[in-house]
Amino acid sequence: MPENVNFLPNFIHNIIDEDLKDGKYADGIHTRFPPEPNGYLHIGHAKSICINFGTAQKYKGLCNLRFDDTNPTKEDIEYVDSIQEDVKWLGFSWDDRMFYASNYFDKLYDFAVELIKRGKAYVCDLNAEQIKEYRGTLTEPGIKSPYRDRSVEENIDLFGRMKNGEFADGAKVLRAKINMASPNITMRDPIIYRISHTPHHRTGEKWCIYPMYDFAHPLSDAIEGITHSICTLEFEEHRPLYNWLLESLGFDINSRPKQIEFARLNLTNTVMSKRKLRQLVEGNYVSGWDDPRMPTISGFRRRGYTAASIRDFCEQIGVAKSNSLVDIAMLEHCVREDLNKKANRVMAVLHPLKVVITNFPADKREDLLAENRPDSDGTRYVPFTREIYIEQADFMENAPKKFFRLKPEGEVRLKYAYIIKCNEVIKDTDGNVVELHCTYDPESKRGGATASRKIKGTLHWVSVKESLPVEVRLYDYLLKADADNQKDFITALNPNSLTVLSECRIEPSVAWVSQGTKYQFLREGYFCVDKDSRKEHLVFNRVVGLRDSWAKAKRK
RNA sequence: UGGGGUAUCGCCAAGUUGGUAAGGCACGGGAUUCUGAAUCCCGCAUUCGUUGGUUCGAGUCCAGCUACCCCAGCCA
Repeated sequence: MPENVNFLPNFIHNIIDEDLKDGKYADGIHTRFPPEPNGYLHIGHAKSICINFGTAQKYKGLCNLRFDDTNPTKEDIEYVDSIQEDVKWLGFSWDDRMFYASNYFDKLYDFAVELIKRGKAYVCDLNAEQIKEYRGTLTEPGIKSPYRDRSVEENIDLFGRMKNGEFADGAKVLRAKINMASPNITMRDPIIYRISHTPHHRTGEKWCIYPMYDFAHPLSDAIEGITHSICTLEFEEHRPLYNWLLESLGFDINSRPKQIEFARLNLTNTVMSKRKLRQLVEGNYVSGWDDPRMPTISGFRRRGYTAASIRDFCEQIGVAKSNSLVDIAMLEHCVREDLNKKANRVMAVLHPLKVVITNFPADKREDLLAENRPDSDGTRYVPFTREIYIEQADFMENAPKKFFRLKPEGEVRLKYAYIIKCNEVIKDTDGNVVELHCTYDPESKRGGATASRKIKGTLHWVSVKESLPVEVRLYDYLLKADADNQKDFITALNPNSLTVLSECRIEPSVAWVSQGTKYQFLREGYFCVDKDSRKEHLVFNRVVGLRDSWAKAKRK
């Protein structure tokens, strides 16, 4: 588990504090993260994971991982692996407490029988359409099912026969007997078991009836001794049912789980629903669930986000009940902050412009000492030669006053190296600048006689001869605007969300990097070695750019 | 005259029993800098959806409005 997390106050912790003060939950706080294995986890799940595991951690309690696998028609084993990987990667551990709702199918069946015995559940023969009709509407009460008053014996018999596969899918359901006139529609005799002759990824052919979420969830929580069942806002009106079930089955009000709801995460420029994410993958708008532009945990991981930065983000945004839309700049700030501390610096030129140092010997190579990070003592050598590349954007022929990079007759410092002066601009027949001829001040290297000359600009560079070719992938938001609520978000996709630069050059120290390694490319941003990267073909993803006050100044 | 929620700075979000509006992001200004990065200062709600009321005093209590979100799957 990640240590030294600073927990900001939130209403859930306030509730727990009150509970503790009242002497409840003396055995400790116990939460659970209950994903349905029907898709990949995204940043919204990360928030839930951090709340659940984080709350347990704060109160020195426990958090279980529980797969909510009560609907075999939608779920698949493929997802249970990725979910475990993602939770682990985020830095949390469920120890030996990984469960499945399907582990409890026998117990759940017994609970259902018990409910029938207590006169609180009945088998209903109405078909789906009829049940819908009988349910009433938002403004009109429902009508009681004609099967509502079957005897306990008949209900037990029928429910057993449902289990034994005597009926077709949809022929019968088991319903809780609550109140068809309740203004809360979930209390109008909700279905708690349905028939589905679908094999389950864990229980195989054993069952042909499956419990509904509303039935399985509170009871699974109770079985596991969960004290605080934290979920999202849309389950708020299910809470009376959650409590009704626990009460009807006799669970002690002082120790049984309490459901608490919080607002799910929304991010600007981001789609968050599983359906839409699936659409992006299946429509080949992205390369897969782990495409670095995807808001999935695997996407962020591949992009180069750190687990610590995502955890920090989840803490910073807070937990509340109001629907909100968090600016993605907040997330970007969190990665920058983390990577600034952790990432070694390296020089790479994304859009190369050749510079010839005319007074530097053609066959000479000088290895210059460079620190890996501003505050570390780790160093490396960077080769300097007569021909180097600088960034095209670092030279301007007709530069404004505030442009303190290279311009004709201007001087600039090369990071870790010398001060150079631009003497000549070489252009092609179309007038494009293709090469610069400069001279260097041999005494201007660090420690040299003229090293402390006041030069405003410092550029990153790379040796033409000694640098390595590298492919760099730049990412922009998948969505141009906040289109999560648009009916057809596909039309809002950003056509420029991916830019592949195949002509980049990088200093040779990086030759043997392994997948997932993160660097700061000096003055450019944070970059991460992609899984496509090979020794003979390096590939980096840009995690996020550096803050750029020059770009801001230019806009004005 | 269905029910359940939520409304505090551009975006998140603290505000315990009423005592006179935290913090982060973003933004603006300055210092510093061999990354126009980082760092460091400074600024950024006389006001808490709205209208009234109670009170010496209300974001916090009361009443009425308004806006937005969720609910009529044999999904979770």
